[in-house]
Amino acid sequence: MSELYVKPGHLVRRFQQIAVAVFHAAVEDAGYDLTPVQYAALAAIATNSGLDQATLAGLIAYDRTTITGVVDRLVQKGLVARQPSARDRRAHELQITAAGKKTLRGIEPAVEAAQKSMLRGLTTAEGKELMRLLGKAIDAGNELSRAPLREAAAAKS
Amino acid sequence: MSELYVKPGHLVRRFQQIAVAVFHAAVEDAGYDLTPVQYAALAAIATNSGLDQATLAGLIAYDRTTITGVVDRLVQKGLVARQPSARDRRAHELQITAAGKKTLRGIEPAVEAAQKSMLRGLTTAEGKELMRLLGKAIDAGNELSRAPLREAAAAKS
DNA sequence: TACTGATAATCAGCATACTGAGCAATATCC
DNA sequence: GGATATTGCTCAGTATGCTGATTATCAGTA
Repeated sequence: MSELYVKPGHLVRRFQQIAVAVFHAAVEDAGYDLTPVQYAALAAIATNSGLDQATLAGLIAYDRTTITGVVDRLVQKGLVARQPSARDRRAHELQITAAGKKTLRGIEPAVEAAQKSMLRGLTTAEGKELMRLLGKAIDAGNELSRAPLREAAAAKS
Repeated sequence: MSELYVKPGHLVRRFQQIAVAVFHAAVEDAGYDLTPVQYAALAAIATNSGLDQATLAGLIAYDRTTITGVVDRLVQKGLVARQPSARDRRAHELQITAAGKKTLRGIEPAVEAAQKSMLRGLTTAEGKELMRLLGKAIDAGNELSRAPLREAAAAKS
């Protein structure tokens, strides 16, 4: 396995690189200015209104430190509102704004198109299989990164 | 496809995140301090001695701008030597140093172990299939990123 | 040879990602 | 109830990655 080109680490990095480029291109074509990270955060906030930043980080598997800056930029763009929590004065509750909802609705087709586009070259069956294998590998390695995926405390029964 | 968890973009990001964490852990355990990017660059320089930075970027599919900083750090660690090219006064030729060769030899087992570890949870067959699918998707999307993979001008016949 | 276009490298600037440290507030245990 | 541990958030610092611009050099051509 000494050749770089057959190492899983290299292959994932490349695919991720392409995925991000495809995402940016599709979103920009649609007239929006959101990064993949910002989109994921915005979508998660829309679905789990009032959540705090730590919960948000767990839901989309981001590092807590990174979330601070991402939310900063979403707030600055007027898509998200951040206010101190009544329950826990350490926490900030996040809510999507009307502008945020509008952006989210408008950007959805571009996001879907990007997801399809990054699988170009694969048949439908291959694309599904790729996602299944990625999901399986991720499940096994979830705890290995500093930012593992966590379910929302109150979101599931 | 509205759920984040079934989007290829999200899955790749997660897997990459885990892959990098696994790499760092394995390399650190072995007593080395090299990032995945630095390792890939070092290995490419070892194999293609005297190459310039643009060629290096193409070989490992990095952005040229990023390479500058990566090589800076490799030079600072004493693993790579950078000197002006005689053929082209714009270019810098890169060579691995004795320390670089020693590091590369010593780090190899940890890198191999990391590659295996990031596929934990998959059977051998599944691991191979994942790599095949990633490779196929990457081939189809190579030109979509700013840093596509390029073969070395003189490396292949 | 002068002009034009392309190329190698770097820089400024922005946005992830991470480590490690710190502060404030909450939870827990005795 | 008070010490202790934990948690939510932020910050400083480092390393990718990218966009866009600039400088120096090279290559091809009129």
